Amino acid sequence: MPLRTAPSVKRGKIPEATVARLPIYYRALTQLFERGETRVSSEELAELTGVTSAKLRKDLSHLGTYGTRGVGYEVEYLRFQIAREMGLNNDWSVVIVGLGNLGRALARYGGFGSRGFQIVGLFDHDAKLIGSKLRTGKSEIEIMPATDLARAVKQLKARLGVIAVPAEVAQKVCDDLVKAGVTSILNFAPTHLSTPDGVDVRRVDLASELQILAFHEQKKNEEKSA
Amino acid sequence: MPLRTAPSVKRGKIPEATVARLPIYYRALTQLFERGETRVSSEELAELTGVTSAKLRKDLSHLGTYGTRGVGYEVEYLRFQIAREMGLNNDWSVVIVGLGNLGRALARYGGFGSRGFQIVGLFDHDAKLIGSKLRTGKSEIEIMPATDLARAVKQLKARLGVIAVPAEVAQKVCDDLVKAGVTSILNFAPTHLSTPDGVDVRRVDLASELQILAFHEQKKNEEKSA
DNA sequence: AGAGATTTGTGAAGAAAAGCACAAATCCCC
DNA sequence: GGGGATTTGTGCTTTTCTTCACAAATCTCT
Ligand SMILES: NC(=O)c1ccc[n+]([C@@H]2O[C@H](COP(=O)([O-])OP(=O)(O)OC[C@H]3O[C@@H](n4cnc5c(N)ncnc54)[C@H](O)[C@@H]3O)[C@@H](O)[C@H]2O)c1
Ligand SMILES: NC(=O)c1ccc[n+]([C@@H]2O[C@H](COP(=O)([O-])OP(=O)(O)OC[C@H]3O[C@@H](n4cnc5c(N)ncnc54)[C@H](O)[C@@H]3O)[C@@H](O)[C@H]2O)c1
Repeated sequence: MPLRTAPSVKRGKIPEATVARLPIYYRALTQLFERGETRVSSEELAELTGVTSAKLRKDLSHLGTYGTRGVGYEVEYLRFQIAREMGLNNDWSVVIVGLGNLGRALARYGGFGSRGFQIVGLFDHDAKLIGSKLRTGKSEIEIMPATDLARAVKQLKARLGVIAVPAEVAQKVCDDLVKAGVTSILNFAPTHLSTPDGVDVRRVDLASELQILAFHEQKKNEEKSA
Repeated sequence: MPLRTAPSVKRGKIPEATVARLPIYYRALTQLFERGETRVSSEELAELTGVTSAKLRKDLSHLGTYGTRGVGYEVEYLRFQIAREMGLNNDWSVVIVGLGNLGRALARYGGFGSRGFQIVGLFDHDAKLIGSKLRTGKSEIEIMPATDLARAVKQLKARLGVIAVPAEVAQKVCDDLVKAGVTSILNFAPTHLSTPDGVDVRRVDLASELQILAFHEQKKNEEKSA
């Protein structure tokens, strides 16, 4: 086995489309690793993740040259490089606002903690929920009143926030989170949030997803009857 | 008020990026309509939905010419046109497989029924859940055993399926859904599903979303310390 | 050590999406 | 009915993303 020469780490900006796919590659690599695989080709990894092998190689080429021609990629090594690039080796503190149907499902979900996301704060408006405890990953957390949000989030130093409140109050909650120092927000409310520069928002819009599927479904029908 | 001349309905393919935004415009228009607004300009609607006005106008131009120069768009009329284009006037039957944390939150969510998506079937593997009832929108539905999936879905004639089971069994569930006639799938399991041609899959990957935010968050830090 | 088989990394071409800017259509008011 | 103000619809440009296709690097086998 030859000594691995230090690979060149690219320092250009990574295209947004690539960033969105890195978590998917990361997950597939994790599976391969757990299955004991040590090597994988771009063709195999592409098959597993549902992209083309050319796209996969180009995506990876933005991080650096971590493969070996004629051979493929070392699973563990590539996985580590993606994790480093994405900041998954850091621990991220996350707060969730709104513990209704969806917020509770998110809080209880074990998959976040195991990926470096620690849920450190839960906030709701409803007096019936405040004070009750939820098991999130390893620890139990008490639901705090939304009125405490600004103070508590600042103290917890969380910079990631999840909004799972009704659409009507989402902008208000968003403003409070931003005021408390949150700079990245995952928004489940079906509404656009405006934020100052430097604050990222990603929306997950479940009803829209169904509507997009329905649109294509309708097109399939039109074709058939045409 | 002049008679509205029949607007030309465009019959070209609508770009995918546009399709993904139509539900967002639709929702904003619904809000405006409920608020009693009758007209809206591309500038205002763009502001509400977080896009630029030029993009919005180009998106709408793919459906037809439904605006009036110098005036704007009629809220109700434009809303109806988008609904028609997206097939939101039809009723869509949806089944959900996996009623854990997430599946239950989805099943209980009222926002789907009100948008033309009827949840008509719930399936799980767990004997403790089978037979129990869940209130979904107007009606109560009994959770059925996953072994019945093929038969029941065929009978229900559902063509939209939601997968909310652990990743390890997602492909199996997907295959069963496809066999039963489902041609559009919303997948919450963090794994790629392979399906035959003609079957659409959209993935909603919550952990990936957090990871993407974390990536940008890390970049912000690097900038600051640079 | 060389020939043949793989498989990466990447320029270049092509396609899709976004952004710009302005003519054309409409309204309002005098 | 005409002039000024408004706002759409769209051709054109730029940017971003995807796909193609092949030289370069590595491995295996003899
Ligand atoms: N449940 C789903 O499957 C689903 C699907 C798509 C979208 N959504 C969206 O996600 C959001 C949450 O959905 P849900 O089903 O959990 O709703 P929900 O009504 O069950 O829960 C909302 C929670 O937010 C809390 N809340 C209200 N105002 C608040 C405030 N000002 N500060 C803090 N907390 C406040 C409420 O007390 C409640 O606990 C909604 O915007 C909904 O449209 C949910
Ligand atoms: N809960 C979340 O917030 C969250 C977040 C991100 C991703 N996810 C993903 O969504 C999926 C569901 O998450 P969850 O938290 O609801 O998990 P969960 O374990 O609470 O629920 C899974 C359900 O699927 C059922 N199931 C298992 N095998 C089945 C089969 N073969 N047929 C039918 N039903 C079967 C189980 O009985 C269980 O009720 C998982 O893939 C998870 O990774 C969940």
